[in-house]
Amino acid sequence: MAGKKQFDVGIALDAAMVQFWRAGYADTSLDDLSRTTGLNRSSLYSSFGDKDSLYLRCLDRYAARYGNRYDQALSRASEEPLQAVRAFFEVTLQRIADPDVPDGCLIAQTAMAAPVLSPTIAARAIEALGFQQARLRTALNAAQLADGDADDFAVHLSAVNQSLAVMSRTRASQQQLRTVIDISMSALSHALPARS
Amino acid sequence: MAGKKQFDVGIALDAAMVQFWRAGYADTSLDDLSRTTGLNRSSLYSSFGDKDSLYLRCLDRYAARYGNRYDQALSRASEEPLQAVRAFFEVTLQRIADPDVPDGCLIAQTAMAAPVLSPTIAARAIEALGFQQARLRTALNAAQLADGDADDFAVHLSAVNQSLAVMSRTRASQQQLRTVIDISMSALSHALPARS
DNA sequence: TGCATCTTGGACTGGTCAGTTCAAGATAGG
DNA sequence: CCTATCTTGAACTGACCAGTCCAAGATGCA
Repeated sequence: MAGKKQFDVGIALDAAMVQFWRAGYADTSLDDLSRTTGLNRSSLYSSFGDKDSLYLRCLDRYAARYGNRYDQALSRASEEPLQAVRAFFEVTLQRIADPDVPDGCLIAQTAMAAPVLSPTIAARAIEALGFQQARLRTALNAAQLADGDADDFAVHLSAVNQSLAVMSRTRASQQQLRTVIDISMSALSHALPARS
Repeated sequence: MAGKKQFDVGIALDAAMVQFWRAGYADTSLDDLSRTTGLNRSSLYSSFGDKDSLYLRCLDRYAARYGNRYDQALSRASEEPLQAVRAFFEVTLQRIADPDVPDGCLIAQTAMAAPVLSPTIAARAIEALGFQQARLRTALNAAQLADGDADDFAVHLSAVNQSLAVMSRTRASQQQLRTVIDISMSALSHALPARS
């Protein structure tokens, strides 16, 4: 049915995502997006709609990609809770160490800019942070953590995970990030029931 | 010596600081600053220089104001370390609860935007975060925490403090923020020497 | 081959941006 | 009261912004 798209939508979305992730919404112009994706403005608009719509697509793509990895890391929480939570943080550390993507976290960055973003985008970021807490809560419940403790640690650990995003933007060393994590891990190990 | 300034520099700086704090550097135009401070563009430029210079002034003002409060909270760390650290976090919680200033933290926000800010501004934010860690390190050393532990907790606690900035931007409840803090506090209490 | 349909490049629009300029007004010293 | 000096308001500049539009070209089907 007529002319085919001359580009891979997934690759273009990844490029746009990285651009938004590095520079934020306000400091990313359509010319920036056009340059980094290699697409013309017309192609961007016809394929993804306006800037807000494209940002939402990137946010969802980010949440899905890393959400899957977090889920996988936590999947063995019922057998090895400490190792599972450590694997959870390892997802973040690997993302920060990955030279192909920017430092920080697209969702944390979106949350920080919430007051000046469209309500739809802000709500999506808050929703994603809620998912992250739910993910941890489910895993900690499966790990036999007392109900209240599971809720509390889910909130604490997701907050600590976000703090890594801020710190990585200041070029904090991997060692410092591990220090932040280790202290929360030790608190968690005290709250877990003794291994049978 | 001729016409006097018709405004209070401190009040104007506070208004500019709040504006940058709420909306960030990129989403704050000179018209915004002119409106919130009540000053004309000419007055802004003649008194504070360009946008970057004004931002730096606001950043320093913010760091000094809350830095003093953090210092004061930690001042009795050698006698009552846990209460001192709790008072430290209380500074942040009170700031977040204050209806006269935005949620979040100007320094954390600046750090998140570092890649698209002037190197001078980015460096100042990183420096401020370093001061925060040093503040905690000194206090924890005074509290007889082992040397390595003091360093580690200084990094952890300052990171957790930044996580409150992110969470407060998502309208997290005061109770959630306290949960985040409490778990770090319990980890700290385990590391402190028994009270004599 | 011929045609209908989709993609693409580039020009264009109205608006906003940071920063400059300058004349008019206010002030204080003499 | 006069004048030199500073402050202030408003207009202006060139650049960049998001979003629109359309003609030219590519494609697949009959």
